[in-house]
Amino acid sequence: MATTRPSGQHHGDLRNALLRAALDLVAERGAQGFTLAEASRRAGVSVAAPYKHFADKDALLAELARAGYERQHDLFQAAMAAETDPVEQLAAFAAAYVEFAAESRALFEITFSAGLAKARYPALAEAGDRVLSLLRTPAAHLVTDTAAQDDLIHTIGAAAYGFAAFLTEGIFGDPTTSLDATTRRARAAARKLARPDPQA
Amino acid sequence: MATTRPSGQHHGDLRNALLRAALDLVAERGAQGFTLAEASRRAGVSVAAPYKHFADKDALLAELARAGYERQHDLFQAAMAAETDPVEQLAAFAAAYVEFAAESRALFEITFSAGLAKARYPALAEAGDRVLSLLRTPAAHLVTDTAAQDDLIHTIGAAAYGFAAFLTEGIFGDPTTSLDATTRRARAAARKLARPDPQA
DNA sequence: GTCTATACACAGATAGAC
DNA sequence: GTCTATCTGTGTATAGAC
Repeated sequence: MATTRPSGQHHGDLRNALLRAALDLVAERGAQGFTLAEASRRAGVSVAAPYKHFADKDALLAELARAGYERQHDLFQAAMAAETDPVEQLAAFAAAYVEFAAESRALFEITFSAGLAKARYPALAEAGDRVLSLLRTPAAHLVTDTAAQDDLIHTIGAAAYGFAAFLTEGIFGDPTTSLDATTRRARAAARKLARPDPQA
Repeated sequence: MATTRPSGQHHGDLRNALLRAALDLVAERGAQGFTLAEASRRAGVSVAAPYKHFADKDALLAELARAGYERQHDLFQAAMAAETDPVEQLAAFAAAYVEFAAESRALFEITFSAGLAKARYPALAEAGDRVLSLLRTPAAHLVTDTAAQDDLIHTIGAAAYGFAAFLTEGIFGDPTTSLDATTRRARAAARKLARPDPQA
């Protein structure tokens, strides 16, 4: 049987245990407060053990970021699929982004700050691009010019991020109690920003 | 004469030298990358010297944040004073916030992440409140309900922050070359968000 | 007001045993 | 795959001399 642990093989899946511990740590102390040593302690292994699963500290964080982008992709895709009007699709994205930030504070923080590391981890850049590309279709329905589409995508993205960041930083008050109001505000703001300019 | 330095009194103003060194450090490595030890090295003093000027590391950061809020207040007040229409005043604020972030990356980062420390440093909370209060007047010209004013202020603030953060994180490309386009976008976005809802 | 010296804690990473 | 042991680097902060 494989249920016995001859000591020296504590985990069936240390890799995932470390990823989960790291996520908790980031949620508690922020992305910078994460250390491989502390994650090891929480997973119940020595500080040397992680190096059999990750090249170094950054590699573990990059893997978390990649998973975060994939989760975003699935969530946003589902939220947008529930709408047919392109303006409402972009509004749904903004609301979903705020919800993601509230529900997965750590992943939200890691994915945003992972921009710098994209050069070293191609899989990361690709996963991030897939998320952004979700906005392309609705944007194309609203404006024809490619530059104008980029403009719209960036505007919606920046606004959604602003709401998400204010929420998680507690600027709107306690994050759990202000979540509903914030998603509503983000959705309303995205609508105004995506709607064809009334006086242009 | 006071021009000689009897060794043991290197600086006429070590306090300010440390603040400046800290600012450079944050600009290079982020708010978390700042250390008192490195700031001391750059100022050319021992690691013990700062403790005659600041209680600890956090006190130095809090002082920087306070100065950052004051700078914001002056900049935003001036930008808004150039406009008379309340919608344009809020738009001017958003543009000025993006410019501040680009021009003072370190202060931008410190002031935003300083939220947590406000409890320990009352002067900080006060300086931050003064900045936010600048938006109250134009908001009051646009909506009567206090809750609606808060809503508007938060919406404009979140959107402006989103543009500023995307710019400094390089999401729009190189920050220096994309600054102009970003201030324009932030201004346009704030206008749409502040304008009375066309179908409400 | 600044220095030297020091105590203390903690991180990242590797070598070699099992 | 995991452990123990270790090296190395770095930061915070204090004590006491000048």
